[in-house]
Amino acid sequence: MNKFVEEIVKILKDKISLSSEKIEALIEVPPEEKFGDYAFPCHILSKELKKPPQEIASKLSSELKPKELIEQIYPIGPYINFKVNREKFAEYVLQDIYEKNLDYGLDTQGKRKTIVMDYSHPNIAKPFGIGHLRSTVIGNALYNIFRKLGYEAIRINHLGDWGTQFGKVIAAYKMWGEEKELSSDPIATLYDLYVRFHREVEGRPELEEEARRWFKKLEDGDSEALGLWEKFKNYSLEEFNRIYKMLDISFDSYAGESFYNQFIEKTIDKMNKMGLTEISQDALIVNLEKYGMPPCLIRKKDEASLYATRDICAAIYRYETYHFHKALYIVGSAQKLYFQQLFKVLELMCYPWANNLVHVDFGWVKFKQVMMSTRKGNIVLLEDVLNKSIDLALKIIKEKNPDLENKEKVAFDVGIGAVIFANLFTRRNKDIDFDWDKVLNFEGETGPYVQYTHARLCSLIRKYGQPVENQVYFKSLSTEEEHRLIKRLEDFPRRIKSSAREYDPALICSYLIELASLFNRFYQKERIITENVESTKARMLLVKAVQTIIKSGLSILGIKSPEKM
RNA sequence: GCGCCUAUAGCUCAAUUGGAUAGAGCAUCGGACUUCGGAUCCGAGGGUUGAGGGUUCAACUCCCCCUAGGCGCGCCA
Repeated sequence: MNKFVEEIVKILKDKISLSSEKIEALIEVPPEEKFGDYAFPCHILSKELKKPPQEIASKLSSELKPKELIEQIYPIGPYINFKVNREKFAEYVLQDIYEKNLDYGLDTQGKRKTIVMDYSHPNIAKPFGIGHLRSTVIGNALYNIFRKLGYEAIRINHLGDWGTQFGKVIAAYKMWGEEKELSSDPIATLYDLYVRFHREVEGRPELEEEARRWFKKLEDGDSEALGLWEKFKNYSLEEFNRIYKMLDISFDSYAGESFYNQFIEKTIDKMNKMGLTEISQDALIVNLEKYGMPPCLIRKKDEASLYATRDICAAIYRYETYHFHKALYIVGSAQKLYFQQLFKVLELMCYPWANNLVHVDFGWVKFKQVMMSTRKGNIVLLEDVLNKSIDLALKIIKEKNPDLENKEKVAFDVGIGAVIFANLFTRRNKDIDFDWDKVLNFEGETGPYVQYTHARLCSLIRKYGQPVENQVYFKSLSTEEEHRLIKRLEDFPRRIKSSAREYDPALICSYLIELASLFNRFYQKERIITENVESTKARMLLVKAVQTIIKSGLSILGIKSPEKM
């Protein structure tokens, strides 16, 4: 709570029969500037006082006295509106940002709390598609957000490196694969094999059996199977790391599915002893009918393990290793039911922390033309998307800023930033329409727009050519545009918290668009560097603050902030 | 068949989680000071918030019922 809201609470407290906390929670920021800076809605008082809220608002307003931070108090309809002293407000906010710099918005709410995050999790032997990008960038942004709030965060890349699919790939490789081809272009070769398998299995159902046998061999530690698997895995990791490097994303642990094999027997034993399991149609299951869910399969009739089995082990291992306060699974919403089952099973196993598991689900990435399904073989490769975006950025730079020195590097940052921003911009529960025209449009509500604004701010700072000071004449920063900008700056820490609460980086995206657009409007209307020394100094402090917050916000999203572009 | 999610301007999305006159971008049309970056800014048109009912001071938001689309529902992950 800032000290302006604090003062409003103080002013209201004597006149209203509500606790300070309640009053604070009710205070809101009006939707439009002309209503004021803060407002208190009087609706809830009307029952108690038996009067219409409008009347209460107007009566109370006349009784309340402005103080030093709050200059005006007046009613509009059922609201009591407050206007802050703009000079004091500007000083309060800008000093704070000046001092804290990129640490503005740091918080201690997560102190000594660990949050474990499972995201990205690409499948070995399959290309890194655009579908995995969403999990990857949401996870990365949430990691930054929680770190900012003081949490200890652990990034886990739960590689899809185990399962029947490897039976398929091995079987296919044994039938049609060649070492030479594999070593020259590993992922594409493996992927082709995978696709071919699915094509041929339609006419030859016995292949399915063959694949199952290979997976069983793998689980039993057969050396040939294991050797192939390891080879495939290493090749795949090389490719993934190339992508992670482009995105500048890293992980604390790459413990994939295969890692948890060692715990499977013990875990299943425990479940059996607790009486949770039963045999049904030759498979081992946990019956969840009581909870309105289909059963959770633990072991197949051929004794091979399943995804759920390994995930149960993983959750237990993670708790024992990290003692997490929360564990997030950043996985598409197609798996919603699955995670409900998983969490329920863990709850039935009497782990109290089962309540702290969260499925952070997100919508599909849909394509206008081609639907992507790794089984059928249509897929948009993330690397292609990134490269295409970088190329376009380079083209635009050559047109607009031919003298820029390190064009390639900047084009890289802008191109990647555009893709990340576009992926994060839509609220995560919604599907995204993947549309090349949109992704490659760098105008309007896009990453490059925010980056451009940042570059413009940096350019001003360069032009100014002297250090920005924090002792300025704050009263000169009280025009409508300046005040709105400063209010938006002050909102940054709150946005980070909301974003964490909702596990959604999209809130930071729209915040940055709002901030950048407010600044651009101000920039267009007012000249910043002028003959007037006092005004220039004050405005440069504002410029510096906006630049700092944009940079900080972009970095939370995992996007670079070039100083020129 | 059952369950979950989604539906807001021509298109893509917002809306402080039940609050003040539902806002942006793209696209379209019309504009912007011979100095700070035009990837910018200003203006215009464009809406029965899928349809219908209900709850209350107040509904895009909550409840019910339809309609359309997506996803999921036993040996994939």
